[in-house]
Amino acid sequence: MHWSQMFVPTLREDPADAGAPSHRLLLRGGYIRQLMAGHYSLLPLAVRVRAKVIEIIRQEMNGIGAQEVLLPDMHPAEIWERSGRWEIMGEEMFRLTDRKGARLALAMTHEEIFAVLAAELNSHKQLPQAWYQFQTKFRDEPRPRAGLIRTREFTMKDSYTFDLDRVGLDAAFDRHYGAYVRIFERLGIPAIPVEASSGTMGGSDSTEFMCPSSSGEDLVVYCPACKYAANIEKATSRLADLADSPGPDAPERFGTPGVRTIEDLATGYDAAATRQIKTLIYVLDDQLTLVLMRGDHALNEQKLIDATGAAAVRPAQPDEIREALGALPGSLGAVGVGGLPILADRALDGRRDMVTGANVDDMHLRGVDVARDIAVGQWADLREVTAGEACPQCGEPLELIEAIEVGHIFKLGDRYSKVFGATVLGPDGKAVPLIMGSYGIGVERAMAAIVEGHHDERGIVWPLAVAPFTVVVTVAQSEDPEVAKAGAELYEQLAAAGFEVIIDDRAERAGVKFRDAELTGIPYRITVGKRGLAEGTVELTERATGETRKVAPDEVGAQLGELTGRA
RNA sequence: CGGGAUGUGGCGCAGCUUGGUUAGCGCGCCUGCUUUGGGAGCAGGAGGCCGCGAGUUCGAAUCUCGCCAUCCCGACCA
Repeated sequence: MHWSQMFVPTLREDPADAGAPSHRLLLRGGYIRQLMAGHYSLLPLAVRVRAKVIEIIRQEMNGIGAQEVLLPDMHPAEIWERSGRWEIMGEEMFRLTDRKGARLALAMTHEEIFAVLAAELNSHKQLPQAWYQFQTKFRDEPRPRAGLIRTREFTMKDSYTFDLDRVGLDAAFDRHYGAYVRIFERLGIPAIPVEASSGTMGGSDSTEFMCPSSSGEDLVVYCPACKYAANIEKATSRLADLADSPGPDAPERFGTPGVRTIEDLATGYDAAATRQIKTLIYVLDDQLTLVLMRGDHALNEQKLIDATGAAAVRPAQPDEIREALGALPGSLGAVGVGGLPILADRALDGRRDMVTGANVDDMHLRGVDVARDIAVGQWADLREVTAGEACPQCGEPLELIEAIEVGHIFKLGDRYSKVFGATVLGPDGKAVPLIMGSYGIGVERAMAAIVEGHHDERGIVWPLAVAPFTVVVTVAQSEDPEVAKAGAELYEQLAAAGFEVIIDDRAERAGVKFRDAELTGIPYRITVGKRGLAEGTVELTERATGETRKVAPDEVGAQLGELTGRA
């Protein structure tokens, strides 16, 4: 490839709208251009990187016996209605109508469509099956951000496994887990597997692969001591035991004029936050619900969703609250409340002599015994872990790490196979629904995650495995016929030896070419110039270290081969 | 959806407060000459619905209203 003929529109200045390093560098390096929010064009260099990422994933998928397929991106509404997700997916799903008036959806994931296909499986003898594809997903994200990190249109490698039973699913899940570890290792992404919430996917168990990065949108709770790792939507911690006094025989009401916050109550009325019950009012699928937390604890909404199975969750409006409880936030409580569901965080279990709102403005109750005074309908872990709390496994202090979710694997069970009649006859002749798993990697997001972890002040530093080219031959003086000839010969020689090589033959000054080689992140640069040729050498520079060595032109292939681990 | 910010040649920006030449600067682009190993110099040149639509005015990039788009924070989000 000749740089002079390749479309690599590098930018001299940082684009104003790009914040995250990957966004900024992919724009500047001529890899991507934005069409609109959340939609990017991939330019020639990016397409080369993407192909490498895909090939690595493909090799590992094939390595665990998965078969590549390609399913449609436009789906009939009817299929999504059958699984119930036409409704559940809400505004995140792009919908359209064809000329006949038929309602269609753009694919945001493919569980339904794969399950429909899997209905053609007949016998347990055909199992296990593992199918995968690289296909575009469309999601009407409320807020796309940070270049390729969160887009509305992206390529996903998604795979789906079909097994006869749970044991088979566990094995398929483990195989994917292993493949994912190898994939991210090969991509140069330091992914941490973490326990995760399954969200609208359903299913019993899921693991996310998280790449630590300040550009990430997720928080991982991590224990440096024992390596416990969980998404904050799922993570727990060990709490110190608190000793409560028995308190009075019944709650006592007391006036708290002007008190609106936990802090007010703690400082003004000798009620430590750990001894307060915080009463949050949520609307879960149109059902007003009381959610009780310890005063110093924060609710994690995803945990609330997971605990209740609710599809739509929002905090109640003040007028809804007043109508239901007769008071405004600041004086709410669950004592004596009937007729509304009451959910309580486990940290409140067994607590006595607590303080909470009286459901009368400016009044609170003390001496509340949770078991005695509150009709808790469901106990759940709802608390959001904070940094420094004790690890649930080993008790050491936990850390919070910002991370990009680069992969997510789910044990789905039979939710979709039942709906779509994906059953096989077992050895006993009885029909059983297939047990499914689903597994996803965001391809362009993975590219962004790689850049997040592999760049410096001069630009991208691609790991060799995904670099658009292995080596660039930089002709320092293109206008000098001898130098140009030497460069061209070296280029031909390297290409013939099988290296992915590009020659920078542009009529630019050397400095421009050096800058662009560094910005675009090509791992090796061969500089061919008058200076070196006079003494019979060219220079071989490593992008990552900046280290340069002088090499005889006909030694370059061998040296590169050594550096890149090929003959 | 709430809060904040920004829309002016391909990129980065100034001009707007106080309306009034032909809308300006840097980079990039084209031509020529010179230069040539870390983003060259000089000369000449091309390129603009000043986000869109109304309004105010003799006159709007500039003032008013509405809309749209993009970015950031939050909400939200496999």
